Amino acid sequence: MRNEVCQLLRDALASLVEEGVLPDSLEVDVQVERSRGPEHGDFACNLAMVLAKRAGLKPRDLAEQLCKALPASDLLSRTEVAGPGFINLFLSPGSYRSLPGEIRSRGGAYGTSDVGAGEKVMVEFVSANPTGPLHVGHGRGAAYGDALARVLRAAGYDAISEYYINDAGRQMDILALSVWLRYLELCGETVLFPRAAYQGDYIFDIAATLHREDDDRYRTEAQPLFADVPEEDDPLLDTLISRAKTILADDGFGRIHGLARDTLVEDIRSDLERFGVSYQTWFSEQSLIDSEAVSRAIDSLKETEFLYEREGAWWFRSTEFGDEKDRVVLRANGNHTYFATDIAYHRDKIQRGFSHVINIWGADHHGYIKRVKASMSALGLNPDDLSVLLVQFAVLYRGGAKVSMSTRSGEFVTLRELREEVGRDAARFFYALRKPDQHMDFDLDLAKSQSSDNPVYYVQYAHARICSVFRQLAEKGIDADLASADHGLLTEAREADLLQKLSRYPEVVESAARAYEPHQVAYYLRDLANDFHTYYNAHPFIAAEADLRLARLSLIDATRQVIANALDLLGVTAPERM
RNA sequence: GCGCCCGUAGCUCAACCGGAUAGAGCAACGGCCUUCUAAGCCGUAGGUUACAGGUUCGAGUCCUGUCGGGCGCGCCA
Repeated sequence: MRNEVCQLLRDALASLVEEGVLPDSLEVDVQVERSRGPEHGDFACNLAMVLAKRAGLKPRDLAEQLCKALPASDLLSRTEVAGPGFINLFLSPGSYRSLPGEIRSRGGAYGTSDVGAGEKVMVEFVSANPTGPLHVGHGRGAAYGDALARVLRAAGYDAISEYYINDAGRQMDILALSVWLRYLELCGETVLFPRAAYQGDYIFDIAATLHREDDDRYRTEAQPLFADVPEEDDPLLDTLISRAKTILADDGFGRIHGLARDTLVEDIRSDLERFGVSYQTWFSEQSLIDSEAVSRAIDSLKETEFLYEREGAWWFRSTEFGDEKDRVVLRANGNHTYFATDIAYHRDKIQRGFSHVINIWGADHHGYIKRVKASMSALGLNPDDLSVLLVQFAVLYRGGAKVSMSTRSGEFVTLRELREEVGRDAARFFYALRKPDQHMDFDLDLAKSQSSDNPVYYVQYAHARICSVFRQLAEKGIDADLASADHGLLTEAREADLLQKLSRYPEVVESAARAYEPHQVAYYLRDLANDFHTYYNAHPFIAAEADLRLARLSLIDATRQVIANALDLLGVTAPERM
């Protein structure tokens, strides 16, 4: 609807140019927005104010001319110039007459568009180390990333979701070591389990699996293993890891490493699945090393002037691109850094043909944005093809008190616990209700309250109520051929409000996609549900006279469809009864 | 110290690439169920958009500074 109005104004603009009123070199983005209140019409346009100076005309005069130049259309009933030079446009009364029918015929596709023109984009999110269960911090990134990917698809982008598995490096070695030590305990060895190793119960589970499947194959005597080990956490772990690799050889260590990795990745995958989040691709960091993509990327950088050797290490000259300092890519000990795989990873993403790549990172990673973009520039890629969107931390509140969390102490609320405590729909809707760059307070008591206080039920209830009306209808044996409804009978103010709201839905999806802001959909849903509940309380559907009943049923059926479509974009279910 | 994000009603948050009178929910107060689900509806009250300047027809939104909060500043991942 907005696009059609916008086109009328573009036509008006063009004809003024033709008449010589305006110069023809004007580059201008015609903006039409929904008016705030009905006194300002249905749409408002600020074009005259934007162009006034360049046109050498007073804004109001230019607005008058634009109005006169509007092509004839039965879409508009009238226009007016208001305030400093706004053009207010009033739709003709019947302009929404065909809307419920259109929504019904398009069904789940209503609201989708092709503004994305099939552009290939990737949304990468969560990407937590597979060293333990996901916690609520990951939940926010998961809810945001998944909703964003869905919104982008709805807006016509070819968007895929990807999880980057950080399955290389020291943390994974520590994980494998932790499993092996627990396994040795199961074999009957007396183990001095390091406090800096992974303490979680899931380590026991993996160790038990290993013992069940492979018996004592990886058993060794604990005594020599722990002989003369350092006391400090990090040297202790490194010593044990190195001894483990020697004792177990590549095969054995690789078996344990792989088992731990696969178990945890599968755990994360099913956890996210139950959160309504699924990925097209799971991309392994280790695969970048195995395929030599990492060494190739480093070689490419060596061919530029942006890589240099100092003190035995290879540094990337990221200061050339505005970073605070240069960054190590290859360490003196020959190992590459996490940054090195990141360079290869982002190059790989672009090489896979994505015209735009979106990373959703926790806010604590913001310091890495510059260096990753710098590496893209150095490799001849366009850093603007990458958007890094930061998700701020959520602070949990329970019983009015902050829930303290720290990964180090293992004291954190897992995503699974959150889902079990508040439910998937409530958790996802709560996350969706906040824009990501905003600090967030997550009130667990509110999220799990089965009451009117809880916004997710408010919206779902609207959907269930409509379904209930149609169940009543069937029970009463009333036939309702919605396709033959005459929507001209919908003359009540609340019906006009509802129709207008339904017509806005495609604009909301488009706007949410452009701005990477799925929360716009959540706020829209609340507005739409409010309009419906108000309507429900004010006017009877079934009890109305037959023709009017048909029109009203058609309207609420369309409402039901739009609620379902919008909830789906947020990964929230639309229940038929509550 | 330097860098990034943020500061809007008592609380939690919106405000469409700068637009007209800054909006919701919760909490508070007052109404609405013999009728399609009261997990609902209607109304009242609540603001110097942290503060001070600047840019312009117009600033919560852009720029500068101050104050306050979060995060980051490893040859960690």
